[in-house]
Amino acid sequence: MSQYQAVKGTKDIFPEEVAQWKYVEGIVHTLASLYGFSEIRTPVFEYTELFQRGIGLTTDIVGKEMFSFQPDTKGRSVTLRPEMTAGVMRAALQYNLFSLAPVHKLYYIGELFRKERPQAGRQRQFSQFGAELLGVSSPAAVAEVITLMMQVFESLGLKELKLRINTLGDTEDRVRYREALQSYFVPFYEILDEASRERLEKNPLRILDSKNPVLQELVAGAPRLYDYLNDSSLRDFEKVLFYLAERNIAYDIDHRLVRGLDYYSHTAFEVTSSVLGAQDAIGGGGRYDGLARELGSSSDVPASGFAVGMERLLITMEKQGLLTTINPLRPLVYVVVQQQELVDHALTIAWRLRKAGIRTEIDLVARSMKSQMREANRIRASYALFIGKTEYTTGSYALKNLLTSEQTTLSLEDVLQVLHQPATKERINL
RNA sequence: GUGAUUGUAGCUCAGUUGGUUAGAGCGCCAGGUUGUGGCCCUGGAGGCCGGGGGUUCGAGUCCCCUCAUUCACCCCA
Repeated sequence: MSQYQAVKGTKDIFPEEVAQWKYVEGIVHTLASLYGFSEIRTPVFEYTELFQRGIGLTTDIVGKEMFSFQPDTKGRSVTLRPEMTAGVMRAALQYNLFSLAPVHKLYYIGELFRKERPQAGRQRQFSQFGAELLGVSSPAAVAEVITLMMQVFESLGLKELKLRINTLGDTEDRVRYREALQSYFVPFYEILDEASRERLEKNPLRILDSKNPVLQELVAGAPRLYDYLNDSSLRDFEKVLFYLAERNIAYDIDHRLVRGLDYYSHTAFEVTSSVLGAQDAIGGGGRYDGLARELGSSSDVPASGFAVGMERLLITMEKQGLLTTINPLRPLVYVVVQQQELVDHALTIAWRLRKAGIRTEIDLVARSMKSQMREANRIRASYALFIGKTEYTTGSYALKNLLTSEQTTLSLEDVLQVLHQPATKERINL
């Protein structure tokens, strides 16, 4: 075991896996732009207050999961971003995007950091892609982001995902519901676990989220937010459901879906994967009309968005056998040197092939010809090009098709021509 | 932060009630063809058995501590 290993909760992504990441990212870029979203890249760290304000002081993320530090001895505390939305909203407000146009549609792919104990599907550094639809307050907007998210899943071929959806109502609804919940739970104070007792004061909605089996019965009997919604909140939610039905997006209404971030209002949703284990949320999001005000905006900037965990997405794809067909690019031709004194000539040939746009590999550690051929086979090159005395003097090179074992002697120009034929470009995997 | 789990070769793992120079498969390197891969055969390199301390004549095996891993809780992607 080497002395140094990657920091707890982080991992290295090696070339084979990078090919898978690029594939998924490609789909995200394509579909996001199909839906009219443009990419934004914000800094990986922000002033700590941004997250405290934006995500909420009562959340676990802000309470105990942030990587915070001070870049300068007397400087302000900064924090590695634990989520994306606050940073995107900050950027939009800072540059006053809404003076240019009332609506902005932004998407992102980026790394996030949360100081949690790692486990299956959870790391301290992880990646999300997501989209934010800023400046519209409507069921159509939420439906828009949900639809985009679901189309990404569909395009990737994911199966057995479950979309759960709920409404949290507007601020007034929640104030009334909050009171109702508190008066329901207070008589059972003795039964509640420590975490729930704390939430009773700060954020009673979160008690509904508890997985504590002891509380299940109690939670099941709690009043439903749904019964406290005013007419316009109800109509809003029903409209969202209508859009989903219209687009053949299956969903389950889950009245207990609350989600951990304080800024949600009205629609909240979450997608889970049945193959993931304990951390089964693959994506989620909702509407957060109050966030901009929370960040000091003088005008309302209603918004909707979603975020999807890249690692969990890839784990799900892996388990569903959706990654086996994605392979990194293999070299097309392997230049084999037959006498060591011809190495320099071979390097020149390799360079010429590469200049001509042909993926070329060549041995750099003076290995035997047998080894070079084994290497060519190992990395699945399609062709071997032999550089020997005969070739050097005649200018004709032996080109061997490694799949069919056919070998022909050609001038370098003819070699280039053969290698440029599209039909010969990819070797079929054996 | 809490609980449990596992640390032996690059990888996956053996290693008997503590007993000589710690093994296998795969991978890697070389050779079997002095100019030709895959399959096969032969050989080789590579381990302070996670680290520290203790018990013992003797520890990979037992005890303690520590570090790390994994899974779960909490919560989330």
